[in-house]
Amino acid sequence: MFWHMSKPRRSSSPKPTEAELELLQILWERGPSTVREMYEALSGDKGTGYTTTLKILQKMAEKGHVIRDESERSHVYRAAMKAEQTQRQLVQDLLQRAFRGSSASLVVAALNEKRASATELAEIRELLDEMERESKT
Amino acid sequence: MFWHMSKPRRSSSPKPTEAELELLQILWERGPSTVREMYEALSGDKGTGYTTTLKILQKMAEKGHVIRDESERSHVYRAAMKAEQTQRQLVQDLLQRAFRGSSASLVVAALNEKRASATELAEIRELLDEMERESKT
DNA sequence: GATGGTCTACGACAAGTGTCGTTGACATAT
DNA sequence: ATATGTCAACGACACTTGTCGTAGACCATC
Repeated sequence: MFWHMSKPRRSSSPKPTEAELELLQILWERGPSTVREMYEALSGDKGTGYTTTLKILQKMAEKGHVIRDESERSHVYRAAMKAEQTQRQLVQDLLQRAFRGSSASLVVAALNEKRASATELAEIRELLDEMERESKT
Repeated sequence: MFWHMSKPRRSSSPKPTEAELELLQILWERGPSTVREMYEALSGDKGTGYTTTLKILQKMAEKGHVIRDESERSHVYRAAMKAEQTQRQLVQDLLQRAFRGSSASLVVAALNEKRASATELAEIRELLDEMERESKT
């Protein structure tokens, strides 16, 4: 019989891995791109080969993290989700896994980690005001 | 020769994995604990076996994420770092990998993700004031 | 139409992770 | 003192991830 299958095989969107996230960031910045374009976009940072980038993108297409347009010889990839959606998902995950769901702790950690600019601080203040206004209803 | 070693083998603290973080959270809540205690603390949530928990803790001891007291027959484990330190490290990592270093974006995502309580919002406001005061120096 | 470049696809591989079974040491109760 | 239970250690295993090499399709240009 077949218990020890343990992992229920998560079908939908199982959180992008490290390398996948790196490629997603490039797609979010550049918009739809070919493998070569992405490869060159990161070849400064990493010493990794062309086929590596290709393979990861193929995996991502299977998983549904990116969408592939095969109409041209050089396939064009685009991110399946907007940056904000994926970021939300990642924050949600970290919140659960490391902060027991306390978003305030996470915010404090983030602000302590890297000092935000004055405009950014103002933006956050704005958001706080808005939230308090809403909660008063 | 030895390039293609790629990963520079991070010796100190290579970011706790999923299962490791789960155990760390238990240690942070309960304080120093035995394997059995931790196993029972999560056996509600997961269907995972005792030896699994043991093995992961042994790996964590090797990596230095936990410190093991072997003076009793049932070894007692305690977290090597405070929750805040590890959380900071994780936030730093996510910041780089998914938010291009913009802590403001992360804060916005966190607050949108899960509405914080009024007291928590006040706490954040406090922190903002403090940061602005400092930056005026 | 042969040559060289560019692309996708496929397979291999090492390392890491999570999972468990088994074993041998030790303790406890009968 | 024998049987029962608990514990740490070790090895095995499947699966994922990141990495690459090679092969086969396609397209130039000579």
